[in-house]
Amino acid sequence: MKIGEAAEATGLSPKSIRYYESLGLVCSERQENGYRYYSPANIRQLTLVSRARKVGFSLEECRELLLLQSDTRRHSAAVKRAVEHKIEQLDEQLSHLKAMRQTLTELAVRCRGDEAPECAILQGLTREDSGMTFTLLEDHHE
Amino acid sequence: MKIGEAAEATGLSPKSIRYYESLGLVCSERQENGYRYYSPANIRQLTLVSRARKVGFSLEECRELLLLQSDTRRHSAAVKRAVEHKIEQLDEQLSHLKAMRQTLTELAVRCRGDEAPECAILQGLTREDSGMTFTLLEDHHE
DNA sequence: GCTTGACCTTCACCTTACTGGAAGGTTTAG
DNA sequence: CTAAACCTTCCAGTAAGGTGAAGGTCAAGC
Repeated sequence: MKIGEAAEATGLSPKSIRYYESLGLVCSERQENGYRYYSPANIRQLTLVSRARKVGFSLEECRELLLLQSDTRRHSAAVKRAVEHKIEQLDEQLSHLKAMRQTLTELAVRCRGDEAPECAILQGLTREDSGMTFTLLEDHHE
Repeated sequence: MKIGEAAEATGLSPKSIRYYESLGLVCSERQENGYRYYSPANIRQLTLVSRARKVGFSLEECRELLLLQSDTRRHSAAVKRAVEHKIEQLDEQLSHLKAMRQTLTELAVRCRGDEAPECAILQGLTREDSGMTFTLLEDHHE
């Protein structure tokens, strides 16, 4: 398969595929004319990356998954651990977003939302004694 | 107030405050010695940015909020609209994350998680007929 | 008086995951 | 034969939000 076909088959762009190769994630063979050639095994690797990205794995995490994929002696427990860890990360992000949403709705309900200039939202975002919590959870770097 | 005090008061770093100034978000006066001087009004602006960031507003959105804050004739309805729009964006992000989490848990439950190499997760992330949905929702650019 | 820490400036660099475009070689359809 | 549609490499830029380093000034405490 040429790169365009591989892209078609995996839902990635040719650019992304070359980029992954430049990172050493998914290598390819070369044909005589210099074109990249993708074997079924390569396609499986690209599919893994494509799908893993869609459920929240970073490219570096995909690198780990590719190692697990290629290691025929790995324990399925190792893969499951990786997925469960990712679920925990998603849960952290979810609770972070929920907390932000909660703060915003608390601000919004106190705002008249009319033509007057007084605004409980701006007061809440400005005053020392707003009584709101603006807890910044640790960074979630993704 | 000097920049370090302003940073202390708002929970921002001096670097961030200078960065915001470079973007034209929050300007400052200068003392004779060249040091930045922050008035109470400046501190309110920085507080607004600091808190708005924590509930999910981008710096460009903070710029809009600062305009609303400084416009004494604005309608509180305008502020409320901005907040409600942000809540909708958070909801989109939340549903995206929930969908990813759902897919991951579906994969995980099918995996034995034992010492055998066969792994339903890797199969699901690799095979054409995995039956899993890897729908990528539109980008949520934040 | 001297050191230390906080401040000043500017420029450059970091992260992540690509994408755009130039300049050129190849292959395929008509 | 030619033109479109591939492919190649490489360099640069994007987003967003900063941080780091280099080199210089200012103010306060011992």
